[in-house]
Amino acid sequence: MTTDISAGSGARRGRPRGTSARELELIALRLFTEQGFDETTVDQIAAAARVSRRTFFRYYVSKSDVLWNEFDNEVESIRRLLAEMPDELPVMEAVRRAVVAANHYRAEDVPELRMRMNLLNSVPELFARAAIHYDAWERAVCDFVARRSGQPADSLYPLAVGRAVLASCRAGYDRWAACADADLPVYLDAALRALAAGFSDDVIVAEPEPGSDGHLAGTRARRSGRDRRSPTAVETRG
Amino acid sequence: MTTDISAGSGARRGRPRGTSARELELIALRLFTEQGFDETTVDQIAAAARVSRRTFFRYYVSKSDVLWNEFDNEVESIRRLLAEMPDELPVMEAVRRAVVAANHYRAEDVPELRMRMNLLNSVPELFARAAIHYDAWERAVCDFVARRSGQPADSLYPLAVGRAVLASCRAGYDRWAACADADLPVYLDAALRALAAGFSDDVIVAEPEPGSDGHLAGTRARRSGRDRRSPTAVETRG
DNA sequence: GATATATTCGACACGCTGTGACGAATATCG
DNA sequence: CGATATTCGTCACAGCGTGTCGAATATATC
Repeated sequence: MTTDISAGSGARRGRPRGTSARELELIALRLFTEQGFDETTVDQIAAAARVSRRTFFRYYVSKSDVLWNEFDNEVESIRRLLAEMPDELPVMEAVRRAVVAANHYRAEDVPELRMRMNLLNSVPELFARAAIHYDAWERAVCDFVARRSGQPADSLYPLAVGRAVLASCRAGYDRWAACADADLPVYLDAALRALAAGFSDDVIVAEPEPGSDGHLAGTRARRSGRDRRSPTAVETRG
Repeated sequence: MTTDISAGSGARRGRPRGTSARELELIALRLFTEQGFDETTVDQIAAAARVSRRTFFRYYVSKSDVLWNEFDNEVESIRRLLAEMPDELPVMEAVRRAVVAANHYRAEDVPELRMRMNLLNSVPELFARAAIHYDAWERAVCDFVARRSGQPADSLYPLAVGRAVLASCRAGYDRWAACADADLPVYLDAALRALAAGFSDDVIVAEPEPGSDGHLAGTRARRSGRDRRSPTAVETRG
């Protein structure tokens, strides 16, 4: 999206930047959480970063896009992981492994992620704008499926798979953010396994939450699901 | 959403309405198509309906919501159809039947639907705002799955199913809108059957598109790796 | 028919978003 | 030092969305 300036030989030519997309994202996240999205103006974000309002819009095209800096960068990670999957693997198996592998966050990043997700699910404007960023993510999966199935990327099945995979992952994300007592990959793995099983009745009825024996290695079973109905879950965006 | 005024005994009390949500939707659809979304101001829509700009915002909370009058009304239709499904049916089978049954449009409504979908996929702001309206649709499916599986509606599987079902349907919608040579239900049925089959490899590789017309998937099979996306498909919303 | 009540509309003001234009500021390269 | 490249700040502006308040126009009641 933005021009890459990090790498390269030495310093660039002109005036040095007064801030960064990442810094603006962090400031915005803090202000949105403290005083709400609608109550936070772009001027406030810019002032906190000691730049002008106009400069903010040079880093992000809109106020609603400011929380997506990290996410956009990870789409490339998904593409790379998918490309590295062996051809022998079934498509959905490869997709699940790639997605799960791409979502191992460090523990210290979890609080930020949860704040961000709570905002995305509670502020309609952010919730809506998310669709644009999800689109690139969907395309990464869609392109992979198209290549593996020999179909054009705009045909029915690749399109459906790309979107359905993201849909399932978002369910996993939301559940994880609501009661983050287990690792995110566990939720994603469960959601994508259910998808690959076609959400058949015998799969749906069982609660897979990490209390049961996780299919995933490294996750110890704990906490029998009495964490139901957290109010922070997907709710109230009418 | 809006207060129901259609039914009831006789006329209401106060000043009669100068327009309707439906009329504004049609005017907006025409203007958006003729001169573009960004180039159309709310004042123009309001003027074409012979009302003030303020009145427009009493019918729709935002310019981006003006195309969703019909869709929002159909969510109730989905809920009703799902509630009428016999309990013996597998969940995904019931969902597929209900969704397909709810999408039999009359032939004379097809041009409007196609114009609307082309706008939704080409205008970023409309594409984003769609998520808010899809949310109610997803919840209808989610609530049904939750009831049938005995799980709370905010747990992982109902959430994943609701979103994945919509995701598949959107793929069907888009393909249908791109080359509407077959009926919409055919595409939805194919997409939802593929979803219920877990997008397994043997299902994905076969092109199910009906009629197999020229500009559809291009051909019957193969069409190897390098697959560019059709320009009419979901595109350019950066 | 006159008055009360309910509902919608129009007009106005206002803050905020997002963009275009243009010169100033600050770095490197020759 | 001058030329060049890049970013920043300021200003102006159109458009969106909201709050407010009185006017318009229907029905209900006397």
